[in-house]
Amino acid sequence: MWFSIDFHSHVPVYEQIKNKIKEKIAKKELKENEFIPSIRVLAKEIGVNLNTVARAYRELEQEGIIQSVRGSGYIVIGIDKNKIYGEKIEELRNIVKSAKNLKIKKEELLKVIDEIYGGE
Amino acid sequence: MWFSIDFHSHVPVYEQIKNKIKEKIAKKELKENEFIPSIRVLAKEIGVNLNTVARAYRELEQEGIIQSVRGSGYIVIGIDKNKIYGEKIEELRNIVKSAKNLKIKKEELLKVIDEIYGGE
Amino acid sequence: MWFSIDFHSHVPVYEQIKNKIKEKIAKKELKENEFIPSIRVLAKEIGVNLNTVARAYRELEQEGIIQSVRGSGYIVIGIDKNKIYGEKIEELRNIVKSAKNLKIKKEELLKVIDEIYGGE
Amino acid sequence: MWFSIDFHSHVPVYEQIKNKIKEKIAKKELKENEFIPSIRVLAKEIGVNLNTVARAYRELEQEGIIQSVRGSGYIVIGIDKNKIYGEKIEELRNIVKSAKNLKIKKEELLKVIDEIYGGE
DNA sequence: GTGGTCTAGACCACA
DNA sequence: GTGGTCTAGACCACA
Repeated sequence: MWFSIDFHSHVPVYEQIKNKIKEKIAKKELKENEFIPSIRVLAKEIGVNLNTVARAYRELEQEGIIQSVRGSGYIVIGIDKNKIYGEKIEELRNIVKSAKNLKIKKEELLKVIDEIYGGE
Repeated sequence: MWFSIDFHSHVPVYEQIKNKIKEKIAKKELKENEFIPSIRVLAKEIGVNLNTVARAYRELEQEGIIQSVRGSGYIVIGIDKNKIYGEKIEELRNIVKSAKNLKIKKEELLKVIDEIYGGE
Repeated sequence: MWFSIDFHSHVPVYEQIKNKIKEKIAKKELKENEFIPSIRVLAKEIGVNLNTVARAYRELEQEGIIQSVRGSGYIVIGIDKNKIYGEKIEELRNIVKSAKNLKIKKEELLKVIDEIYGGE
Repeated sequence: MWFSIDFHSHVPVYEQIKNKIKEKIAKKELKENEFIPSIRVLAKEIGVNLNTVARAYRELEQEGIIQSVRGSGYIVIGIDKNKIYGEKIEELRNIVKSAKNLKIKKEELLKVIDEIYGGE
C-alpha cells in the first residue's frame, strides 16, 4: 500500500492525497521526472473514487508540482522544499503555543522530540 | 471578543467551538459552576448561527463537560485535564514524526520551542 | 415534598404538574372543594418558576378540574375518573403492543403485573 | 410508508426517529450490514426536514448502532437487544405502578394483555 | 432573558 | 445519488 487515508478525519480525502504526495516529493521518495501512480491505480489502492484522486492530481498540477503527460500519466516536476518545511514549522509553532497555554512543561515537549529524534 | 473561528479550516465550526471551550476550562479561564456565554450571545460574538453553537454545547454536555440549566444557561462541570494534555502531546508527536520524515533538523524544532517558551 | 418533577423529561414541566394533580384527584388524595397548594407555595416546593405553575393551574381550570376562588386560591371541582382510567389503559395498550412487536413473551409482562399487584 | 411520526407528541421528532429505528433493528426488520433509508429519502417519506433525520442518524451512530459510509449511506451495525427489552419492561413497570395507584383493578390490565397477545 | 427543536434552503465532499 | 455543515428565521418552554 502506497499510503493510507483516514476516512474519519475532517481533512477531505483529496487534501490528504495532496499532502501525502507533497511529502513524498519533499522526502525524495518521488523524484523529478518520475511517474506517479495513475489515477486508476491509486484510487484502487487506497479505496477511493476516481474523481477524488483526479481532483487531487488536478490541483497538484495547478500548483506546478506535477504535470500530466498525454496518454502516459503524471510526472513529478518538483516542489519548493522550503515552503513545505516552513508549513511544517508553522504547524509546530501552533501546537507549541497551545501547549504553553495549557501550561504543559517545556520538558514534556523536549521529551517528545528526544523520543522521536533520539537523544543525541 | 471571546475567541475567534477560522472559517477556512477544514475543522467544522462546531468542533472549533468545542475545542476552544475545552481549552478554556483546562486553563481555568472558565471555572467549575461558572456560566459560559449563552448560545445566542456566543453565536453573535463569533458571527455564527445559533444552531452551530447549540450543537457544540449539546455535544459538550453529552461529554459531561458542561450542563444546561433550564432557563438559565450552561454551567461548567469540569474536564479531565490529563486527557486534554495527552491529546496535545499526541498532536505534537505526530508533527515531530512528520518533521523528522522530512529531514527537518532537530535543532530547528528546538529553536521553535525556545522561541515560545523562552530559552531558560 | 408534595411531588417531584423530572427536569430531564421531554414532557414539559407544566404538563407534569397537571398530570400529578389529576392523579391526586383521581386517587382522592385531593378531594372536592379542598384547596390545592397556592401557586407560590407549589412553585417553591418543586423548585419551579411561578409562571409554570400558574400555567398548569390555568389549564386545569379551563378543563373544569379546579376553580380559582378570588383571593383564596384554587379548589378542586372534580375529575372524570373514567377518562383518567381510559387514558391509562390506552397507554398500557400501546406499551403492550410494542412489547409484542419486540417479541417479548406474555409471561414477562404478567410477571411485571404480579410483581406490582402481588400474585393473588 | 416506512413509519409515521406523531407531531403532537412532546417527544421530539428526532427522538421518535431514533426509537423507531432501534425497534426495527431489535425486531430484525433491519438486519446487520443492511443500508437504512438515506437521510433525504426518509425525511421526504415522513415529511420532516433533512436536518432532523440527520440528527437522529448522527446520534444513533454515536451510540454505535449504525455507521455512515462515505458517499453511500448508513448501514446497521447492531443493537443490544437486552437493553431495548429492559427499557420496554421498565416503561411497563411505570405504567402498571401508576395504574395500581389509581386503583385500576388487576383484571383490567390482564384484559388488555389478553386482548393483544390473545388469551392462550 | 435562557435553552430546544424544527424548517427551508444552500453549498461542499465523495461515489 | 450519498452524507455533512451551516444559515436565517420561527415558535415553544421556562425564569
